[in-house]
Amino acid sequence: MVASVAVTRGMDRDSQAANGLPLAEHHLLAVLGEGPDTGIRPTDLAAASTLTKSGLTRAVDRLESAGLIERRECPSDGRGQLIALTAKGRQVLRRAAPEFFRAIARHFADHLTEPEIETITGVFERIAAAGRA
Amino acid sequence: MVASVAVTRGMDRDSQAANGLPLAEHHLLAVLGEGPDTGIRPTDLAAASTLTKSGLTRAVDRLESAGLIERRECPSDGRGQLIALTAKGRQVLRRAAPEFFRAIARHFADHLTEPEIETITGVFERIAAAGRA
DNA sequence: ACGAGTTAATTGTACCAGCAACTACCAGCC
DNA sequence: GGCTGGTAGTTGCTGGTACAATTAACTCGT
Repeated sequence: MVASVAVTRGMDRDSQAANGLPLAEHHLLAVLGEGPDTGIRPTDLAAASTLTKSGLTRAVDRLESAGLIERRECPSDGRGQLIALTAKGRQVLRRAAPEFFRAIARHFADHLTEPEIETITGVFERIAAAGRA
Repeated sequence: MVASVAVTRGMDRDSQAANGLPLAEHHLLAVLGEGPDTGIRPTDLAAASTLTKSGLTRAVDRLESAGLIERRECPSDGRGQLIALTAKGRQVLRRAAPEFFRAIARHFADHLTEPEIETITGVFERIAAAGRA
């Protein structure tokens, strides 16, 4: 718990310093950047992030006001929507990426050996998957 | 990030269900339980927990109102104080401990093999120490 | 084709956390 | 001894998050 908070807080500071975005919101952009260009459903985005659905709604509100993402209608489900990066959002993400990876290194990866990283990656994926179930 | 949030949220739910205390507050009791009976300085307690100094002040307020801990004057520093468990706090902690360990197993340890646990314990300790520096 | 039950997303509310500013106290130096 | 710089803990304030209840739309059985 202490370690995870230390990493999260350090990353959050760096993220804010780099592009003014809290870590959670930067992470949303990153997830969107890896997804299809058509966008991602809010529920899926919440599951891939650290937010609940309600938290996601507010975060999307903020990012939309900032012009970094947009809500599109979902063609296959009238209730739903698709969240997608705008051109500006894509640009912000690309610009911030190098510093973001450096921050990961500084706060986390640099403390680990190569085999430790492999072990931990597997463990974290298993736990995240279990949390989703 | 996703994995750590999953574990933390799961543990928090279980902690609240078990003794009505949020995970962060239960954790404070646990840290106090492992420390000397004379108590721990707030600054040290904050460093050993997931809270900042200001967050710790409020958490201590709540736990003190609940009668689980008490603030004592610090003999060696007139500004400072010593936070210590009350008898009631010790009792609550002892009663909740078994379920707390089961929760750790359920949400975290059961997903890992024995060597993975050893690796991760070392890594987390290193990172927590780096965060303290 | 219609209704019951389910799921997607939002909103009202309450709470918790952090930052920055503040007060009180300590320590070291002249 | 008194002054200067630093440390311990608290408080005003703001913002973010979750929970629970709500609205709208989908799905399946008949």
